[in-house]
Formats: sequence, structure tokens, C-alpha cells
Amino acid sequence: MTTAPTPTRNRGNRRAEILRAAAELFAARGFHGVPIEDIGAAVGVSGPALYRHFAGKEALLAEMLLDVSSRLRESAAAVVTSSTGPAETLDALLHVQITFAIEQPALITVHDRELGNVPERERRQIRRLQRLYVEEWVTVLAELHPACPAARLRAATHAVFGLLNSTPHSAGELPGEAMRPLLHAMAGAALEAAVNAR
Amino acid sequence: MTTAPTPTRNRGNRRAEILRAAAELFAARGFHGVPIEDIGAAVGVSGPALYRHFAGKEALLAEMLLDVSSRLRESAAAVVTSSTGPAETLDALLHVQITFAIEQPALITVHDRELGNVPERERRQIRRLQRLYVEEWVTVLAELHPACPAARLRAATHAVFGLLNSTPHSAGELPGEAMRPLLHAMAGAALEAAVNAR
DNA sequence: CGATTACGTTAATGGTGACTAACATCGCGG
DNA sequence: CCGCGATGTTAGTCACCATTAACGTAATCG
Repeated sequence: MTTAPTPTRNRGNRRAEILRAAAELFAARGFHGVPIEDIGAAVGVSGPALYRHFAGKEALLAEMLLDVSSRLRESAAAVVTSSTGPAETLDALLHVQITFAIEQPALITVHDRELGNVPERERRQIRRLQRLYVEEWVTVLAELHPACPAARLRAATHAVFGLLNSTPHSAGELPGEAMRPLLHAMAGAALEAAVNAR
Repeated sequence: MTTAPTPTRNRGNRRAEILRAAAELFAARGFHGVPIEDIGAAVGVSGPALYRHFAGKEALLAEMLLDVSSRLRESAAAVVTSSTGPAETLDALLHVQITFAIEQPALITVHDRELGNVPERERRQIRRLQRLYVEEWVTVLAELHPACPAARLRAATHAVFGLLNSTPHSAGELPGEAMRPLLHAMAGAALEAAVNAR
């Protein structure tokens, strides 16, 4: 206990710690499979201490997913506004999503599994952010391939997300440094094919 | 008389019905999110009637996942043994997985989310089948591209599964008839790109 | 110094849900 | 006709778990 001279230095820290630990647990065992006591235990406090930081289990999940989806959406928006051309923008979007998938596999997993357990109100916000994120991709793709119908571009985008988010499954197969360019190449090729087929 | 008309026919029927309904529910709300009563209700019986057909909730899940993974593995094995060449085999494997993903999205979803809730014993069997299934893919890919390291092929295979299994997410976007060739083209291109490493 | 705030702790409490018991029904083979 | 196996039903039972109560402790601030 040598590292705690000032007990109050953990102001916003504990919250973040809890969110991180909960993400791992939810990803591994599912929202309903994780008792609140386990979340506490994972950060060194036990059980109902969580209620000092969150209104409840669902509120915790909601904040987690809202955070993820707004971070993704913001990154995408930033990339789009600061770009020089559609091809570069697409590359940058791929980079964003790949980085996220490789660095935060638990968050990605929870993000597309547990939306149904978020209370109605914030679920709508999250969905809105997700939709906006997808639309950033579709817009860029449409610029590159105006002839391709939007529905097809949307489906292709979802498929590419599936490809990139597979990272949690192939965790041990390849080192992260090899994974990144592999995913980039595969996703790029898949999009190219989606847009050209027939 | 081996074929009893009325009495024994419902036996296998009801079981299958339950498995089908449970798959939908598990896919939508997660294993722990579905009370056993809801499963019963979905097939018109109520609650504990399930125990006439399965040893328990986990046993039901186990049977479901075992069935999926052995069906996939068997289809793959059949395709491999009856094929004329590696390129055609790969096409046939793609066909198998795409058909499954499009026709049984709920099963696919549950299959890669809920393995953790299967009791140890049958979890091992399921994992074995999954591994064998992946190895069919890797073997064929290795024949086509002997220079590519197996680990890379495995990672690429998982990524392609992620792409193909994204179907549940992009459900409404495109009609199934358009979805099939799109997925095939994207997956093929992604594999091609994966294998042409730098 | 109080007092308030921030954070934890350990006991209830209440609801939910898996599983079991006790009790029908019904189609059949003897 | 009788027993019986297959299949359901409805009422427990018993754990588990989210949430709340009631109760410390320590630091900040007036």
C-alpha cells in the first residue's frame, strides 16, 4: 500500500476502472452472466460499492456503450472532415476501426451484443450514433462508386465490420502487428469486390 | 411395426421445435436472458414441460451447439472428399457457410456467443468440431497457397467467418438473393488479399 | 473543531428463475 | 380392463442476485 499517500487522487479513476473491468467480464460471460459482485471484485471493492458510481447495472452498460459509439462516431467524423480525398478517407476509416478492434476487443464485442439490455432511452441514442457511423462509411463509399446502390454499400459495410470485429475470435493466431495490415488488406479487397461484382 | 403413426411422431418433433425456438430466443436475448418459461411458451407448452425432453437448460444449449458444429463439420468434410480440385472446394466451402449464415442466422449467432455456457464436457466436443471445421478451410487454402504460413491462413479464415456471419446484423438491408453472391464475392476477394502477403 | 462529502462495508429485502414434486391425461399393448 | 410410458400441468423449493439500509471512516472546508 505504498502508492496511496493521498486517498482522494482516484477521483474519476475508479469509474473508468470499473467500466474497463465490466467490459471484459461482459464480453466473456454476457451481461446477465456477470453478477455485480464480480465486477466489484475485479477492481478490488466488493459488491454494492458500484452504486456509489453508477445508478445500476444497466446504467453502467448504457454508459459503456454510449462511450464506445460516440468515440467511434467522433473518430469517423474527424477523419472525414480532415481528409484530402475519398480514397484516403476510406483508408483512414479502416485504420480507425482496425485500431479499435485490435486494442479494445472486449468493448467491440459488448458493443454489438448487449445493446438489447440497455434501457430504451439511451438505446435510442446509441443506435443513432451507430447509424451515423455507418453513414460516414456509406457516404465515402458512395463518393468512390456512385453507381452502386446505397443498400448494397450498407450491407458491404456491415460485412466489413464483421470481418474486422472478428479479432476477438482469432486472438492468439497472429501477433497484433501482423494482424493490422492483414485486416486492412482483406477489408479493402472485400469492399472493392462488393462494389464491382456483376 | 417400427413406424408408429401417432405416438412416437411428436417425440422428435417437439424436441426439434424447442431447439428451433430456443435458438431464436438465445440469439435475441442471450442464454441467461431467456427464462425457461419463455422457451416453453414459444412452442405452446408452459415452463417445466421442457424437462420431459432435455435434462436442463444447459443440456439444451449443449445439444444445440453440438448439432450446429457437427453439421458444419460434416458438410465441410463431404465437400472436401467429393471435390475435383482445391479452387472448387473453396467455392463449395464458401457456399456451405453462406447458406448456413443466411438460412440459420440465429443458430450461427448462438454458436459463436454462448459456447461459454456449455458444460465443460460437451464444450470440449464442440471446440473439437469447430477446430476440425477450421482446419478443412486451412487445408484447402494451404493447397492453393503453399507459401502462406498456416497461422495467417487461420486468421484469414476467422476473419472470413466474421464477414459471413455478419448476416444477422445486416438483416433488412438486402434481399437474401442479392446477399448470397455479394458475400461470396467479398469473402473470396478477402481471402485472395490475405494470401497475397507483402 | 464540526459538518459535509466521498466512498466503502456488511446485512437485509424482494424478485426472478431453474429445477423438482405431485398429480392428470391419453394412446396403447397385454 | 389394466397398467404404463410419454407428455403435460400446477404448486412448491431453493439459489442467486440486483438493489437498498444502516452504518463506518477519512479527508476537505467553514
